[in-house]
Amino acid sequence: MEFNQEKPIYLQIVDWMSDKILSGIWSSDERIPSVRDVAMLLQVNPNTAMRAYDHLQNENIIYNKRGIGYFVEPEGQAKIMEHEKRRFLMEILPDIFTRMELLGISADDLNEEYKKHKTQ
Amino acid sequence: MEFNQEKPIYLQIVDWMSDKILSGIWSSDERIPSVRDVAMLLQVNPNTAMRAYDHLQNENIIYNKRGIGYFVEPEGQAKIMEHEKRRFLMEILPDIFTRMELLGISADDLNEEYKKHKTQ
Amino acid sequence: MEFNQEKPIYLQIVDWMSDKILSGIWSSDERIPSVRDVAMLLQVNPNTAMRAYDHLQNENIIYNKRGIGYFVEPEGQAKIMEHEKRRFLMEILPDIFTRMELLGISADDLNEEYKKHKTQ
Amino acid sequence: MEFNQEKPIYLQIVDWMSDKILSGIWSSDERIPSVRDVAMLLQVNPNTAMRAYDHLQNENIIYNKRGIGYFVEPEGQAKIMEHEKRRFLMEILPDIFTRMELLGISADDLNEEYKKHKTQ
DNA sequence: GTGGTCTAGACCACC
DNA sequence: GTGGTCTAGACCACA
Repeated sequence: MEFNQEKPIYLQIVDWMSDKILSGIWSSDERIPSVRDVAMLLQVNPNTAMRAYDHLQNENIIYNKRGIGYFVEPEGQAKIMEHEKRRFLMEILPDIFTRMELLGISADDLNEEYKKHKTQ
Repeated sequence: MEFNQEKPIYLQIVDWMSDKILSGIWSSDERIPSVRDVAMLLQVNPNTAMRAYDHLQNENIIYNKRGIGYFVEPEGQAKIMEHEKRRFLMEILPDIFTRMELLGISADDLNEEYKKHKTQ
Repeated sequence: MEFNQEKPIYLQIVDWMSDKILSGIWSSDERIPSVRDVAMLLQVNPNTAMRAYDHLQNENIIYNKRGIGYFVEPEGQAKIMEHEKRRFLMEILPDIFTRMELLGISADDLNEEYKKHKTQ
Repeated sequence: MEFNQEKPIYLQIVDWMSDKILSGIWSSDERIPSVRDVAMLLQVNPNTAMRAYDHLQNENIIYNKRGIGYFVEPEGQAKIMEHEKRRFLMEILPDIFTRMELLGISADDLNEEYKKHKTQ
């Protein structure tokens, strides 16, 4: 996995894990890979991986059984979905639209780009 | 002005200034407000404002006349426009689309949001 | 049985067993449930239950007859009682009192809470 | 400062800082000592001190101004007070009372101990 | 100067 | 085996 320079690695791991849960690869009450395994897989220090787990636990998306490992919270997927959806609609999209106007990109252009994206 | 927690303040100032130029409020070869004025207006440390000016100068969007002030490069607006447009289409949009799919947001939803945004 | 997140499970089992002995449910020289039974009852790993038994044996509160099971030491109840009483008065109460002062809880409040507790 | 063996150091630092705020030594919107200073003062690694700050920021008890330092949230003191008070009354006291009964300590004994504590 | 992130490596408690 | 904490030391971005 390649990491972006601008964003902390542990947050990129959070995103990566969120995607796993969101897409159902890791499902409710299922045990997810151990901190060490993720660290090895992504080639980062275990502490860094641990921070991602910490973060997700604080947001009640995963939980821990001591000595056993981490598990996806029953409502974890829904929680991420809702959270991300709201953020997308309320924060990201308005920015995008404002930017489109400044750059002279129309709704039609947008739709066309979307079609392109889908056929790729 | 309120600053986002995650993005460096000086980059948010860069964005704010870019908007001014892009929208024509600050036009070619026009003198823009002094570093100190911007710092006061936005309530930030002058060093922080200075960094924004530095950044824009490095990208050849503004230039400096010593002892007088900063000015918009003749092609500043076009430069931003082109640069931003490419970045928007190549980097930002694809991300947005991928995310939409993950969150179950359709093209129709997108268009509807756009209409909402325009009527606001 | 529900376990507290912060305290090791085996110590919570120790507390639970101590209560049994202290309240006389398990009395002197009486055979107590097997490690396996406790593990099943409390839904924990047998190793974890075993650790609790170990701990109590080290404190001479229970003893083991090989092949037969664990028993309460003749003076087990008294031993716990004395040990706990000293700890309670010397270590726990002072802490509680200091905290009460910081939180603005008076002796009267304390007594009232105690009455509430007893009537429950 | 001496640290307890059983509790993580960073949580003991959290307690120590909470006390400072609760007792008004650090008040609303006041800048608190830098992470490094606390680390030096308490003779711990800066990372460990940092964890305490992180924790308190997550609980909205302190906030950060980038490049400047950490400050006490306007409602920080009240927040700790309320949180701790509830925890004390709902979680800690009932335990204490149950234990008192098992140990044969009466309300009168309790009051007497409290008097002793106050005269010390 | 401030905080923030990351690595490397260690040690420990717990299951 | 699991996670959790801690240290030491480095580097960086930000104000």
